[in-house]
Amino acid sequence: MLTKRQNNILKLIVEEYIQLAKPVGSDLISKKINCSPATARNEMSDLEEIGLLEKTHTSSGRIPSATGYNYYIKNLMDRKKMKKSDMEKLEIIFNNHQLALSDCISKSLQVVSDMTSYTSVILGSNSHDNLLKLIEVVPIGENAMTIIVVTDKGHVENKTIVLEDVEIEDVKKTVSLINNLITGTPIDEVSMKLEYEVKPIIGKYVNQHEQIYNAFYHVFTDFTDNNSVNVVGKNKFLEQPEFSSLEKIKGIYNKLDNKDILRKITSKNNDDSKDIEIYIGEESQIDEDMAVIKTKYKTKTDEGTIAIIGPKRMEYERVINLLEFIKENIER
Amino acid sequence: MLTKRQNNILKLIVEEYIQLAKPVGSDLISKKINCSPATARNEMSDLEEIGLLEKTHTSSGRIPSATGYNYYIKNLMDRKKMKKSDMEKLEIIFNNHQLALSDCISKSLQVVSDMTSYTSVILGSNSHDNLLKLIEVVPIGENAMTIIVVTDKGHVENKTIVLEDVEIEDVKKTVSLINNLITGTPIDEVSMKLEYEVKPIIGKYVNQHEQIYNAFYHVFTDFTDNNSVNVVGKNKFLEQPEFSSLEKIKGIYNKLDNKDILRKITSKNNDDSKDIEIYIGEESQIDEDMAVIKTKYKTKTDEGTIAIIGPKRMEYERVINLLEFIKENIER
DNA sequence: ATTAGCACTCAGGAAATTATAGTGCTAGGA
DNA sequence: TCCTAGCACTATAATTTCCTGAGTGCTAAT
Repeated sequence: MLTKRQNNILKLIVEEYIQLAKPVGSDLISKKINCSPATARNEMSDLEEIGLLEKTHTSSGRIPSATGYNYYIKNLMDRKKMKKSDMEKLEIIFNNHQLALSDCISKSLQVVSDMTSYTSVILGSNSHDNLLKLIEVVPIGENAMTIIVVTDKGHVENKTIVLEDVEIEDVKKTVSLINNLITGTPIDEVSMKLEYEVKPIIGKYVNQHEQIYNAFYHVFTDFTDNNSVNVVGKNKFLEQPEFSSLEKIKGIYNKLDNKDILRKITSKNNDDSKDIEIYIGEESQIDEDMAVIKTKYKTKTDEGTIAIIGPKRMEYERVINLLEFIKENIER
Repeated sequence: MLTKRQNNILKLIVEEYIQLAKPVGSDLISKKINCSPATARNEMSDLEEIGLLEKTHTSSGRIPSATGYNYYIKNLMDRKKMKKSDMEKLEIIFNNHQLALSDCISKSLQVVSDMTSYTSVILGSNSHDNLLKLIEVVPIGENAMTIIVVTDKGHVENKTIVLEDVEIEDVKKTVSLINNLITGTPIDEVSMKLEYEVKPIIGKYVNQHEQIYNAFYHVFTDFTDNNSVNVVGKNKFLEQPEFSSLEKIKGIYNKLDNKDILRKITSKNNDDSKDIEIYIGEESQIDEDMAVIKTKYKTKTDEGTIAIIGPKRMEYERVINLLEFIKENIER
């Protein structure tokens, strides 16, 4: 249990460091809190021992450790109202009723990225939660046709394929069979059902069923591992002073560019009970100097995750406010 | 007109520099060409005067200038056959007949990016070349519906909208009116036609036509400025030694991340007569140290541009071979 | 418990040093 | 006239040295 003064000092250090990105020394503390530098040093040294603070080198000031940030967020951060300007910018988007939901989400996170200089990620609902609603085929030119797949959440995937020597009528027959037989199946199970429930039947009714079946099969396998990941402001982090080494930059870009990794990072849900989840440092799975704040949203028609990725030294209060605000507005 | 020896020296310098990224000095040349270092120096100094070579500082070796690269490509580069390994890797993709064309393209450029460490860009056909083929509406849940737009090239765009207090029947009527009235219109003209040819008519037949009209109008305006730009291997350039300054990196990322800029860069077609176009240095419009090699492809059903973006010091021969190979294979 | 005082540490920047990989130019030789 | 040996010169890049400033930890006194 920390003393009142220790709490004050920790809070001070976190907030100071978030703003200026420079280790905080005893002098500054002695001025802000009413005490001598020596006392401040003693307290800091204690806080370091508990693991809430760190030094960058033996004679440097202190910076918060990952645990320090977590403690701060849980116990010290005051949840003021949102900045007016933040709120106003987002409200413009949400008040525009002509925007589709997905546009609202991406536009609002675009705005957040611009305001904060952090990166945003939008992760669509995963393929298990999407049920096949409808497929459709549109002939394009000679032997080509576009296959369109729609899920109950309104996600659409399409693929143009070329089938030589196949009657379009046969394809249409296949489509209507699929629509009749397996509508409502979770997308990630469709290829299985296709094999066991559809293949035997089209074998009877459709000519060239081998070719046609294969084409559809491929469309669905592609769709499965393709749930949408949308990254906004991918290079915002370059603005932050802590990312000046080329090695670090490479590492981070590689993670942010890899949809699989990003999906893993944002989708893993350790604690379903919480609205907002925060992963700091190593826990972010990106870089020891980064942090991830994320939340799930759920509407009548869709669900997904939105996340903000920034330096460990993030404006937590602000970002949390922003995310909560967006979540609320989406869900309405 | 350059002498034989000058040509040899220029070629040597370009190829050496492409490989090692280090200015080439007279010693190396004197060894490879049969002459003394002093002669090499004289020749280099002449080549510099013509503008084919440059120095990085007063006492450095020489590097090719943008004009130097251009001269090299036009006159000196020998067009050997493709590297076997390059060809084999691509053939695996093109021989897989189950892949849709668009997948072939993106997969093959993915492979190229991986092999060469350059960035690839795929630019879809522009909205003027796409004609409206079909629109379709799929109801999703309560008041939501997904509108799907298909073009004659097989491009599909979709948007989920929410319309309160609107009968789905009215929406369907609107859809079939649009399909009857303006199918075949270039996508970038659809919103106009929508206004002048469709709006007056749905006004008569459809309830709540204001709302419905607005929704469709927005779908199409979004679609218009949305012709697909696909970037592969965006951070490959970090591998190159010439991009180690943070400022440069930021600048390049900003361009590569901005679809509008990228579209401008890759779509501008100075010279329609040529198959392959090359823009080096400033001309690349990205960075003075970068170059762009691009080509258009055209199939029965679709067309677009593929481009490779890399350092000025690119393996031109290899990349040209790769692009030509891909282009040919796409067009078949 | 707090604090003044002091010795100590380390990062970071400036200046000095050296090594090295090149150049340009001159003058002599084929 | 073309080539080349030789030499003085130059700029970078790497290494070292030195210095400063911002900070610490510890001890002893309040």
